[in-house]
Amino acid sequence: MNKIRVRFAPSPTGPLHIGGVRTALYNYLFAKKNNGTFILRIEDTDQTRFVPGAEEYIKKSLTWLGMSPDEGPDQGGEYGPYRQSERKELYARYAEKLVDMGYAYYAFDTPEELDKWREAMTAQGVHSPKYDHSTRLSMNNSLKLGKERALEMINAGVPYVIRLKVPENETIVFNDIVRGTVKFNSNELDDKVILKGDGLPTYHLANIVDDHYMKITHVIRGEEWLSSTAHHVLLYRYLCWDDSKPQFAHLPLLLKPVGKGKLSKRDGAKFGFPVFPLSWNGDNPEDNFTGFKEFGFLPEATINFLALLGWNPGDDREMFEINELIEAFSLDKIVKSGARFNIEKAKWFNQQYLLGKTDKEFVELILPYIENADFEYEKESLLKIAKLMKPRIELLPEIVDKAKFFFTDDFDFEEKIVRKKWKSPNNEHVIEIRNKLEGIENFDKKSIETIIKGYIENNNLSFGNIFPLLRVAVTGTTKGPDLFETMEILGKNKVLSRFDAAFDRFERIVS
RNA sequence: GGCCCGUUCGUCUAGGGGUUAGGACGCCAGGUUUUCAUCCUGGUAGCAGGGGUUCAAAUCCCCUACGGGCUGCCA
Repeated sequence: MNKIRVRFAPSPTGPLHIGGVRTALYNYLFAKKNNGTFILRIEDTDQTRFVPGAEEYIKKSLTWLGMSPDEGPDQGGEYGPYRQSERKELYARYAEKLVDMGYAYYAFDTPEELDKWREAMTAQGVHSPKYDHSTRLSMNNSLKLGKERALEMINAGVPYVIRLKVPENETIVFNDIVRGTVKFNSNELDDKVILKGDGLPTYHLANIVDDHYMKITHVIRGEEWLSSTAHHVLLYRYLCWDDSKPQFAHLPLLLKPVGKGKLSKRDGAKFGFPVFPLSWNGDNPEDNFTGFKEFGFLPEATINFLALLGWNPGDDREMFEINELIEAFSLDKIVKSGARFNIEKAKWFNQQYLLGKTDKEFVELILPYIENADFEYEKESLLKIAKLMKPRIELLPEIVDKAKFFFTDDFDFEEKIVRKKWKSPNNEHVIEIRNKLEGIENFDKKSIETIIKGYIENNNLSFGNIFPLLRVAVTGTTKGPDLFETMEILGKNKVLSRFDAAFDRFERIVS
């Protein structure tokens, strides 16, 4: 068997959608699993939709996720160039060849004329007018005009496109790895433009030519391409490339978390979760998107989550590092139906990976957020804080709010609990505890625990009446990590001053 | 509208003629804890509907419904 070669072929029209990321992932996994080659090909044949920076964004995204291509615009390779705009002549040559062989023809209908034509047909009750076997002879093309006349026009500079001449009454059959045998009646297929007026190919031609030249063995792409695969099959046949035709695998689409339709870039803003791997700033404010990375997702969690959205290993395992995914991956376990995008599961994965980090690794992960919040810290206490906070964080940025009290006195108090519990004799006891704490020589968690627990027990007090007040006094909140350890990290002076400030505020709250 | 693809707990999925229809997220309850989180235990909830075929259907076939995609000189 030939060496497996797959490509991820995005067009640089904006940030890479998370569905595209999954397509890239499946291509990558399949390539690595089979000791194959993972190729990045930039499909920039639509100059009107070209967005500067999009290609860079795509590469950065792949890098962040650890899926660097083996061949591509940056890596080079034997089959370059890997940007379609740099391969223009190749496509034109094959388009002409198809015309010569009678499998394609020149068409002179302008976009405006086609618009009007479609409009008129629709007015007559035709639902979706097609440029196909039934209409092509009434259009402005070399089939109707004759080749000679067409050539004259072309020589005279009349703009033209080249369209594929789809045969009549033929069943086009192909096999899809995910869906099995798929059939189309050629009469349903339109005469697709394969070479545009600007001399660049459309997706259909460029794709087939490049896949052939790049020796692609498997085309793994989104389901939105299933319908046009019949055209592609025709192209392979006409170009006499049937022998090297790749196998197809069409992936189910990612759907909106609620409601109808596939996941769109607007859903991110709408539901408050990322639909792009990295943040992106477009020309308009509504084209600004926060990425998985900036939301605080780890790349390994993002990958694990995405991998299981439309694929499963065939057993109950769910946690997969990338190398484990490679090991377990196979195309025949890809699911057929679309998957709703559910961010809750993604968060769970992220937490699992966070839990798996060492305290030191966790420090490195939260450090940027700590610094960005202008928190002051000491290296040693950061490690202790990391240990305490790790199981309490789902997304990295949460560290700022949840660990705030370790770094600054500027936090809010949970007033409700103060109102409820800051009264005699609780308040006198809390003040007494503060004073006992002051007497501790060695302010470590053990001593603190002994003092506090001893006091509560000796006075027959209820933990529920005293502890929340201690907590709120020191951290502002009733939730959080071990109080004794928190106090140790804060240090005696800080703890005492927090108590003193808190007592004043408590009085003001209850009065 | 036409064509193509699909439909198992709320969500992601396993299961492909005989299963108490399994797992995970979420949710709920209990345990652990000074609280929260983690962790542990348990629970909740599903084969879209209708016809066939068969001794037996979630599983095979047909129809309907619903969902998705395509229907551009976009990819």
